[in-house]
This record gives sequence, structure tokens and C-alpha cells, in this order.
Amino acid sequence: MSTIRTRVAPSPSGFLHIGTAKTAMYNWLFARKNGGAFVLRLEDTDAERTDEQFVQAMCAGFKWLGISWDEGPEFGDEAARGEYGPYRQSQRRELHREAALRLLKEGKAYKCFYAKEELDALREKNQRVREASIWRNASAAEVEAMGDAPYVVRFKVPDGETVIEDLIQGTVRVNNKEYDDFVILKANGDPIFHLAVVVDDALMKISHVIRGDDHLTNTARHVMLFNALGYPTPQYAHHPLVLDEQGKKYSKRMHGANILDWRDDGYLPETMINYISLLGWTSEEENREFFTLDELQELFTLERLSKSPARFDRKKLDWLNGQHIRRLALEDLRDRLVVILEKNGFDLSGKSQEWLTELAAICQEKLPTLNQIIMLSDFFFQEVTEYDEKGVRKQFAKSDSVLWMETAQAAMEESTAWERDALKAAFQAKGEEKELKLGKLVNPSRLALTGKSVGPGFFELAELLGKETCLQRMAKALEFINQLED
RNA sequence: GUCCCCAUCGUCUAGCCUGGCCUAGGACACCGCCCUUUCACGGCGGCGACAGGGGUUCAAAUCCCCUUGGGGACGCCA
Repeated sequence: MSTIRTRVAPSPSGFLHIGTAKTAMYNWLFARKNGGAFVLRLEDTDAERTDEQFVQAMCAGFKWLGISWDEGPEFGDEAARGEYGPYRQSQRRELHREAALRLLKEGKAYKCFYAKEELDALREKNQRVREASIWRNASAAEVEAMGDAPYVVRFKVPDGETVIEDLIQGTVRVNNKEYDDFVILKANGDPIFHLAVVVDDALMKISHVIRGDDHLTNTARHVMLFNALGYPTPQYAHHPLVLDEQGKKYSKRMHGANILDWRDDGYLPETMINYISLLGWTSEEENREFFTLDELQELFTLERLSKSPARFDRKKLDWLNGQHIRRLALEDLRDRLVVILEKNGFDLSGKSQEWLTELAAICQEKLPTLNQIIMLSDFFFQEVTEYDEKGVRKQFAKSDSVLWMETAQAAMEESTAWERDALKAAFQAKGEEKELKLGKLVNPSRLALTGKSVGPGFFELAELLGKETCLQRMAKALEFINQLED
């Protein structure tokens, strides 16, 4: 029984795409669940498109999500590890060339001397190289005669049928006639993706290839190459793609295609993992949607993967993010919020850890995203300079507004302690005395203290704001109300 | 255009493989009501789908075929 080995093989020519994240996660979960190894391999054979800064960004993406690899290249600040290296395809060029040369020697591939214009002409006429080419069956003498002319190596696609036994898609049969003889070695001697993938998957003993179904038609080529090279084929599992909210393949330029966009927008990595897992997978346990990475490790199976593509839904993501935020330990939430508050330029130097923890506590269940903390708590860090327009009409512009405010003011002053329960008791007592409902005192006061009609619980925020600030803001609001009446 | 894949509420999906338990279940969103110091949360309820057409069968969301619709692949990119 061979061991399970999976891999993710991104091309470091961009950031970590949401689709790549999904593929990586499925491979990672499958390996973990089955006690196997998860390999990271960088597909950087196209030197022109590879950029070291993307290598860094991609590593940051994986680390943010919490997806770690057992084997892989030096990546970001991670050291290289694993016994099947190197794990950068560009460093495996000779292994790929060797395989190509072997196919050439065995007559399973051939040198093709067509110039670009000639190929364009063929395509124009809808002709294929395998039928039109004089090079497919050229004699040794004819090849010899070309001397030093540039050429590519093409794989001689065999007759017959290629069958893919896919763990998700089932049996997929394709007639090899659908495939033209494809290039496996470029004119500059570099391998083409198809060859590199097959050689590396074989040499790295990859047992399961889990990837997006945009690769399904490529897989037939890969199976042909595995067969030609005499390597056993891995098991395949092609999962459906993640579509954007319009139902199209996620464009690389679109906001959100980069997994780190979501971090910047205030989403938790836990949320992204959970949400992506839901895009095409369901738990055996019915009606369950909330999962942590650890739980997914336990529950994930390829059998529960769907065959149809799923659309990204921001609203559900927001809901899920709120759920995950509520599950965070207060200190943890506080630390994540502090970063955002500071980034926004708020001065936290005068605030104690206890105070900040308390802030996290009163905001926790109101945050759909971490970034919402700014809207929810800005009044703690800056003066209230304007009042919500609708709030003014409802709370400040009424004939009783002054009475409400003065009653609340009195309650604050007479409160036995500057603490939420005492404040609430004082408000209730004053309200009863003047025959006013609690809301009549709280709502205008909230507007005075925060400038808004929505926010954390009133007595909690008042406690955190401090007596002095509260009374100042109440007085200022009363002035504002008096001006309104003029 | 050719080939491949897919098809249940607006969205994500359960059910489909092993037809009857489905007057099709859940979640997000939306709409009511309740809770309530605002907003959320939570609770209760509502709206809402088997793409269409043929078969097979006593019986089809479930099996088969066609149509339509969506997605993907057709590079000296990966």
C-alpha cells in the first residue's frame, strides 16, 4: 500500500488566487485526513512570468490561511524541506530534458522545425500538426539536414482512447484524435508545463492530484505522458471552479481574487477556510456549516465534493465571518482589532489592555468584519463633531428633546458609580420619576455621546468613555439642541 | 467551431449512486412578529426550486435519451 502524497503546484506569477487556495486546501485536508504528506511545488518554468515578489506574496497567503506544507522549496521565510527536491520546477530542468530525450530516442516524440508563421498558417486552415506535419515521421536524414535550425520537441500523440478515472468526475473518456501533437520542450530547451508536471509528479511520488476542473482536458495529455514514460498514473480528482458573484471564472484583476484582499477587508482566515470549504463540499453531518480547520481535517472526504461550480456569495461570507468573530477569545479579538485601530491612526497609547479588551467585548457580536470596528468605535478616539442626520430629527429636534437630555444628564450625575449596572439603575430611576421610557433617555444620549444612532450597548460604552467625557458631550449636545430651536 | 464537465429556492446546498420515507430539508439574503436602550444577536413564522421535452417503471428530483442553459479546455502560459 503506497502512502498518500498530494501537492499543490502554483505558478508564482501572481498572488495567491482564491481558486489556488481552494485547491491547496483540499489537497492539504486530504493528506492530513489520511496521514499523508502535502507537497508544495513552485511551477516556475516560465522564467518570463516568474517574479520573486510573487513567491513572497504567495507564501504570505498560505501562511495567513494556516495551510502548511510538509515538503517544499525555500519559500518566504520558510526553509526548504523534503526528500524529493528540488521543489522549484526551474531547478528540475535537467530531469525534464532527460525525459524528453528518452521519448525522442524511443520514437514517442519528435523534433519539429516549423517556424511560427508556418504554424499560424496551419491553424488558419484548421489543420493540425499531427496530420499536416512533415516532421512527425521525418527520416533521420531529413532531421540531420536541418543542422542547427531551431526546433521544439513534440509528443507524438498515440492513436486510441485515453481514459481518466476521476475520483470526482467519474470515468472520462476522450478520443486521442482530439489532441494535436503538443510541445514538450521549447526551442530554448525549457520544458513545457505538461512534461514538467508529469515528470515531477512521478518523481515526487504524488499519489493524488486534486485540482480545478479547468485542468480536466490537460489531464488526458498527462495520462498519455505517464504511459509513454512508463510511470504509474496518480489518482485524479478534478473539483469545480469557484465562480465570482456574476457566475464567471474569477478574473485575476478582480478584487477578492487575491486571498489577501479578504484579510485587508477584515475577514478572518478561519472564515475564508470555512467558506471556501463550503463552496462545493458538504459535511456528512447534515445541516452543519460552521467548521474550523481542525474539524475539517477530521471530516473532509473527496466523496462529499460536488461536481457543479459554486458562486461566491459575499453576504453569506459576511454572516460566516460574524460567526467566527463571535467565537474568538476576547484577548485574541482585541489583538486583531488593535492592529486595525492603529492602522487607522487612532492613538491607543492611553488605553490599558483591560480597557481594550473591554472594547473588544462590547463590539464582538456587532462586527460582520474586523474593519467595522472603526465605524463602531471611532467616538472613543476622537471628538464627536457631527450628529447622524436621521438621529438628530428623531432625538434632538423633538419638543421634549431637552427634557430627555437633561433627565439623562441628571441620571449620569447622580449615578452611584460610573459603571454600567449603576448607570442603568440611575437611568431607570430617573426615567420612572419623570415617567419616561428608558429609550427616551438612552437614544438621545447615545447620539450625544457617539454621534450615531447605532453602536455598542449604551451603558457599556458610557462606562468605557468615562464620566468626564460623557458629561462634556452631553453638555455639547444640549447646546446643539438649543441652537436648533432658534 | 470542436471536445470535456455541469444542471434542485435569488445564492450555497441536502436528497440522486442503492427509484417509493420528498405535500423536496437546511443555510445566506429578503419580509413579518417576538426579545430589546440603538444596531446586531437570538427565537418564531413567511416568501422561494427539482431548466424543458420525451422515455423506462405500478411509482422518477432520483435511471436513459434529446433540447436548452452555464462553465471549462483547445499556446514554444501554467
